[in-house]
Amino acid sequence: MFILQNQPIFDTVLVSRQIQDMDKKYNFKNFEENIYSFWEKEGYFKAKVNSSKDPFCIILPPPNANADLHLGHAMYTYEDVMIRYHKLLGYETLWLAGADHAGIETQFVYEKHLKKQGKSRFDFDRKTLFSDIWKFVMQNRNTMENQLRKLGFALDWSKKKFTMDEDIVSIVYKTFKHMFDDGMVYRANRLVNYCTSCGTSFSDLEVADREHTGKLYYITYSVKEGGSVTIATTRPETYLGDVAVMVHPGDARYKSLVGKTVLLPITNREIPIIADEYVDPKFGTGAVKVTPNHDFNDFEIGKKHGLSHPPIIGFDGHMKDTGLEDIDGVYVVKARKLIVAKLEEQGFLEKITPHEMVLHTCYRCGTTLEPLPKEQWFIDVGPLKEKAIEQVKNDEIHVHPKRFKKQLIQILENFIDWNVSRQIVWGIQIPAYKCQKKNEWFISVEKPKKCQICGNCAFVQDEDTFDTWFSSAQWPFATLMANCDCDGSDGFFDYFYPTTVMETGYDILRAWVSRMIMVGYFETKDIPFQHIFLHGMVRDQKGQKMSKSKGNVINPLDMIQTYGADALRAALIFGTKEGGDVVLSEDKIVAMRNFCNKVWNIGRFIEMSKTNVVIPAKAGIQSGSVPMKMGIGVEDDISETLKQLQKEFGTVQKQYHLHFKKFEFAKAFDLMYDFLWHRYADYYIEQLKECMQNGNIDASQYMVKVYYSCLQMLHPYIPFVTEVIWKSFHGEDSSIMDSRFET
RNA sequence: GGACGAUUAGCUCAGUUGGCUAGAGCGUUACAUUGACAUUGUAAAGGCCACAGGUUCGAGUCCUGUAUCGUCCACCA
Repeated sequence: MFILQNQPIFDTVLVSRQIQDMDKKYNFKNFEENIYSFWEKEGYFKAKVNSSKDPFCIILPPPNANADLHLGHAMYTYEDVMIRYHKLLGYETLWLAGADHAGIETQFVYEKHLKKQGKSRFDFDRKTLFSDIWKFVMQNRNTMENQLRKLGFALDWSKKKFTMDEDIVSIVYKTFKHMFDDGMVYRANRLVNYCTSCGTSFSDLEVADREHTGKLYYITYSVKEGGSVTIATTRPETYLGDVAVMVHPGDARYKSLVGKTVLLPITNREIPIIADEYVDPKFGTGAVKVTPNHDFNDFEIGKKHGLSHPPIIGFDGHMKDTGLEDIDGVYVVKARKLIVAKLEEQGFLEKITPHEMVLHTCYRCGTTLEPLPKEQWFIDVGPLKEKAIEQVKNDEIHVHPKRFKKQLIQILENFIDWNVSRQIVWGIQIPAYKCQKKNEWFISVEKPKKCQICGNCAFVQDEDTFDTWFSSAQWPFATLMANCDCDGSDGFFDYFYPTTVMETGYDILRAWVSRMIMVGYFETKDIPFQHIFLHGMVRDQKGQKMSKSKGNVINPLDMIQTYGADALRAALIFGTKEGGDVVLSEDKIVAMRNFCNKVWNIGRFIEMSKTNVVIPAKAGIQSGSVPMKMGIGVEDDISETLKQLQKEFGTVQKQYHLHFKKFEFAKAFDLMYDFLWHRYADYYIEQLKECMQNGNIDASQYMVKVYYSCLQMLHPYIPFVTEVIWKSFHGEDSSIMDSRFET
């Protein structure tokens, strides 16, 4: 809520004051809050099944309910633009609000919160921690939702959903069960990216890569049958978990060694020398160690050759079962140093060379991720992605801007099986239960009363929670389903699904959009949305991403407070290219604030000159002109000017709607900016000023008509100021949202 | 290594099927001040549109190549 210093809170009656009282400046602070409550109270955002209208539906990408809004969220202005435009076009519009529990993100934020109090999550039991986070999230959610209101978003709050609402969770469970029943869900002991600091696994998408100059260690293993072989590795500490030394089958240097046995340094454990084409003879020495439990590639090799050895690194990041007493229990980073020293001391270390490599780190805390074997739930995306690729390729789902289509297809093609288990508390607990007698799993949507495998054991539920994206992937259909009558007989779902547009940032094309298509089709046998519109990232004047550490963050709420929501919204769209990154500066917001003021003052001028004329009910140029009293020209000049305006405005209207058809929202806005300010105001008003003020009916009424149209066309972008002006002209009970574009 | 962007005025960016005497915002300069708006108006300065070729009557726009920057993806221990 705005804090108005020493100002009375205006009520809605005062919102539409007489134009005579119109300030010289448009003071958004006097209006925005009241206008929004008026819209909300009068139900302008509420959608319902309306068979006489076509539906237009967008599901809001649910913001994380763990922090304030940032400028990325303000980019959802594009959705508001589409919604409001289609409303004025006569569609039944639904923009469904929601919030995401944002599993790991939220837990991470909360843990930071705890840390400030000198606590950690391990100080709480699961239940307490969960309920504490729940409270934290509910508070944040409320704040976040009010911030969306401040942006003026025409969201249907009556249908808002949270990813952890009971009905949503139930739908998420059903989907998982369907997948399980279809054999697409499997539990496997596989290597996962595990953050020993966060204590959870991640999917491959949550891994951050970091360039790093590391070291390549050359370690010499002695061959039992005589001689030795030197391997090169970046991770010497894992040699204790080796199962083989591997060379290329065509490598002449090692041909004689294949099939022989090597003794691991110090422990003297025996492992075979094997040959596989996977090895690049040019790299290192051409011989490589194979450690299946601690390297993704080695895991595959181990499986292929039937070789295994127990893991030597635990989930706490400490060494274990290495066969060396002084190494067990030591943290990996330290263990590396100890082991290298040992190897060197005993003459096994040939040399160390610098090596450019990529470190896989936790995208949250930066810790180097440890590939560790863990039983997890996986979703086989093979069958899902095929259909999705087809839908995108065949334009069943349209991608805007077009260039992202290729990228999306590539993303889908590269999708690998999805690890959906997370070892964190904050999330939707996986509805998988393990029979204690047979050690088998079953999935149940409802809390099971008895074991569905053996019937009488004390089955246990998996403690893991779903990857946040598993629930997010179902958002379009889940939110609509959860808003249906219990039996779905209201036709709500069928009316709005598939949704019309999915609008989001291009950065989550992979994590979110692609998965929505796959899971959406799986569950509904239909596309989740007809169009994808992607917006760019917000950057500062130097083109850098905004981040707190760089100190270049523009807080959207501060900007709204200072310049008004309309100005911020317009600044995000004006002069940009669809899908391109947006460079935002305070200067630009000021410029847009000035534009809002211009729109306002044109209204003020019209109202002031209107007091001199009587405007007939029906607008339009009439053949019989009222003779002028005086002015800048003769009658012919005036009608000539009006004709010119009519022609020009006709073109503008045509282009405006064409831009919308092509999802070129910025162009439509730029067009209106230019037309209203530099043509309508700077040129036409100046040309017709005197005759309008002197009561020329033709001129006045046509200028008013064009102005009203412009207000409508601008309303999707700057909804507040256009509504305030509209009310001034049409009465306090009226709304521009009730008006329709002329056809 | 693969894919996709970007490169235009001092700065940040538009420029849709080739017709541009290349635009906007901010900044700069000059003039205008009580009647819609100084959160203004009029005017001005400022660009071999990254570079090199090509297609064309004509290229910022299309094609080829190069350079620099950026994003995504795949990555060898």
